[in-house]
Amino acid sequence: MKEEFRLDNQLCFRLYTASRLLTQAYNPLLSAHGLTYPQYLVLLVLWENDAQPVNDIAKRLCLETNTVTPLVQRMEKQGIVTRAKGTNDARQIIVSLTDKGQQLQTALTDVPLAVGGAIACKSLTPETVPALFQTLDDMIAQLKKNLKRDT
Amino acid sequence: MKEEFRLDNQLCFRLYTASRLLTQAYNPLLSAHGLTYPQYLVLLVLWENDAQPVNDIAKRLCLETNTVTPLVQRMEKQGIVTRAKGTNDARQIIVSLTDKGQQLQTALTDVPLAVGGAIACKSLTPETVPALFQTLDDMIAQLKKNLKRDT
DNA sequence: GTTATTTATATCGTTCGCGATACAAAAGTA
DNA sequence: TACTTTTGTATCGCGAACGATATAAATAAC
Repeated sequence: MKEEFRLDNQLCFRLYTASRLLTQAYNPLLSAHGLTYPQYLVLLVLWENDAQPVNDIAKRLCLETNTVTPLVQRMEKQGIVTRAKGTNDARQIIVSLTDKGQQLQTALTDVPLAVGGAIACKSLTPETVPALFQTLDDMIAQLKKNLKRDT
Repeated sequence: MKEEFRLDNQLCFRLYTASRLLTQAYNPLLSAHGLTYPQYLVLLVLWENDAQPVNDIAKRLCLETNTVTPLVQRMEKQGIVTRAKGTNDARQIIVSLTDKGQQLQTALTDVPLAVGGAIACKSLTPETVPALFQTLDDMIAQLKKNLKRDT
């Protein structure tokens, strides 16, 4: 049995598990407001910059538009966002927050702190987190470059 | 705009993105053999210990059995594993590798190295990886504890 | 100005991932 | 033994993710 095949040596499995479990920690907090985690991410993007085309949202979240389109359509049905044809470019669909979407920012104020509590452990300190962020950002940049190259 | 809502301050988004992109790096290598990444994870588990009940596989991968059951059913259809009723406990379904499943280990020998190449970056060195693994393992353990508690 | 190419979004099909639920086998209890 | 509870697996439904494909609008090429 090759050492590289051991599950305990897999970086990807760790990321995959950490990502899923951390998302699960968000779930009760978000579903109380009828949201899923990817929908919450779209909200984060729009709270930073309202009225963006689908493509910009997808790029910001490193998702394909065929993932974001139905996601945003569901959010439109819930009255969280509106979708309108772009004026400059008629191909674009501009996604904007409704009042309800804006107000969710207030309703979800406690979410970051609550999730922070669920994840708090001795390996995550103000000293270690920046290095962790740096490593993940570096990995993500590297993967983006390599994945794009194969297209 | 609260600082905690900024996408660039989100650990979960980084993990989510890194996990997805790294899985995408596996994809061409795995799909060449008709496999998906979660199916590859099941293989890793069975290569370590053949003939395990669905529940043990699910626990090892931190997945629910209702995720693993259809996953393994698809692998059975492909002739990679067999599913047989347990002898001690008639409720269990024991999942075992077929010859084809065993041989995939040889066919996929180069996968870990190839993925390692796609992810190689200056933040991932023999010095930093152990700390990264430790942090992720610590986070995962913490999340498991907290998620279980809410049940 | 017409044609070819690219770009932005959408639709379709398949696989995950998981909450909710169902059901039979096993274990515990009266 | 009869009854209750727990456990292992499966089914159902829904929301991601994403490859493949379609379509219209914008851009480039000629």
